[in-house]
Amino acid sequence: MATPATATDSSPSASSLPSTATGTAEALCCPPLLGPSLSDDAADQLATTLKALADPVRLKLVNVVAAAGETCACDLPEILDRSQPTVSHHLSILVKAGVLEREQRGKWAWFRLDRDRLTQICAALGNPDC
Amino acid sequence: MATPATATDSSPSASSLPSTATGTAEALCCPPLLGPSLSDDAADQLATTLKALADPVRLKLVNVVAAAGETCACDLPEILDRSQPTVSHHLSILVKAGVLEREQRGKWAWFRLDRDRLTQICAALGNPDC
DNA sequence: AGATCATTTCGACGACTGTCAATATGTACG
DNA sequence: CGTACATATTGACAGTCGTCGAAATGATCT
Repeated sequence: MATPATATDSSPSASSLPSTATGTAEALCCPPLLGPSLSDDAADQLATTLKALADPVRLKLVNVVAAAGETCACDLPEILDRSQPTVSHHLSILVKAGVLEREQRGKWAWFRLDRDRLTQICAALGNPDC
Repeated sequence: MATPATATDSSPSASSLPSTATGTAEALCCPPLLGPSLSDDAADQLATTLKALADPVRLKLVNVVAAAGETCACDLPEILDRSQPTVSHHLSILVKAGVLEREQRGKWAWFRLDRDRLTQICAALGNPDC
């Protein structure tokens, strides 16, 4: 490892900044979060994706849709106890993030989970189970 | 807020809500997101945790700390191009979320990644790799 | 075309978030 | 104890977010 050196001396930075990147590292699995250097753009993108999930209503949305396999939007306001426009708003965020897929059937809109996308996000988090 | 889903008509709900348990379902692995029913509390908690990660500055923070093994707070304002109070604020959010661990060494504060916590979050996302 | 119903978009509002300068707290050393 | 420096907290401000009612759009059936 770098040099923790319990000793408290002069500037500790010396050993912390660059190193480790390559050397040590017990073979990180995936690319992003735990990878070497996350670019500003990559960070923005990952943050945007995570923001799409980081809301209780949207998490329940994903959960309900996943549990049912597919769900008609018409049932969601009651299930989530939110107004219909609010539900529509959350749905559009999840679709934009690629987590849900929308399909029009007659006058109803149905939603399915994109499991691959969830897997991607998992991997981006540096999935330690690879 | 009338009461939808009751039907005098050919409401599509009929087949959507309960299902999955029904047939296919290739044995979901982990508990939370893709599990049966996410409680309101569970959703709030997961959302809180994800919110902690859903910010570009904090993602870079995690990335930098992970890459270095451990990092002195004193280096971070420069690396992240943010003021010292701002960095301190983000650090405290990550520590509160359990993603980073703080250790005082002399006058410096050092931060390490809690990889187990990240793994937990991954699993909560319904990690399809289990 | 007109009627009806599902969904989206618009407008507004309160709550929360990221940011920094200024100040406070804490830690070590003389 | 007092000084010096690292980090945390406070206060303020602009921007974003979640929410809903109202209105617009889209779809189907007569």
